[in-house]
Amino acid sequence: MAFADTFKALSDPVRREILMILRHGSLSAGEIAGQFDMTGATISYHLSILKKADLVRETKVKNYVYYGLNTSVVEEIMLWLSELKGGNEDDKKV
Amino acid sequence: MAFADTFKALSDPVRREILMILRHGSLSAGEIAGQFDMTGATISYHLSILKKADLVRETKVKNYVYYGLNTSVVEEIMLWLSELKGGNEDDKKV
DNA sequence: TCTATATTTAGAAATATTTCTAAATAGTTT
DNA sequence: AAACTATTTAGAAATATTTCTAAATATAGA
Repeated sequence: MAFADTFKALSDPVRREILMILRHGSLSAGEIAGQFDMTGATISYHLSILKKADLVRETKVKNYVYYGLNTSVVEEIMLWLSELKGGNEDDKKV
Repeated sequence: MAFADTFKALSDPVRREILMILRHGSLSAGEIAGQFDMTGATISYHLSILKKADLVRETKVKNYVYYGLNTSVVEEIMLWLSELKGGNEDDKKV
């Protein structure tokens, strides 16, 4: 989705934790939910937002849905942050 | 403030635009507000959130309040994003 | 001191987000 | 097909966010 959706998706601590958990490899929705003290429905909601932001990709296997990281979109955020830092005139004066 | 506050602060498009405007140098609250189709009160609210997140610093001169970028806190966010990217086991297999 | 300008704060309305429970959907296994 | 497991969707409640108007605060200048 859009750039702004990525920022929004990253603004929630639960979603950031989901992403960090997925660094170690893909997990099913249920396995992810097992790491939190929340209902599966709530985690499903967060996963849908991460999916819309293209931060995770899903793969269906049997009656499981596996979620894996997709960090390609993170580059854009880092670029934006670099511009923010690099573009500061005051910094250039140092 | 805290790490989470920085992400929250960056999640709003108006606040991101304020930061981008401030790249070119510090501006007074009124000058910043002038760039938006919103009341000064609303911009003041956004500035307070950026300030709490330590993304901007204020300097009072006469009856003006100048706001300037402070990007030191951006490093943390970039580090987190790097960990997200770097820690992906699937990437390492490539 | 009085008036004008700049900014913030308070309170309220509108909207968005997060979370839950219960029900619906989808695929599996017997 | 029926029963079971995994996940998502719907609807509602609680909370948070964004924006406004009006009032308050702070400083400057006449």
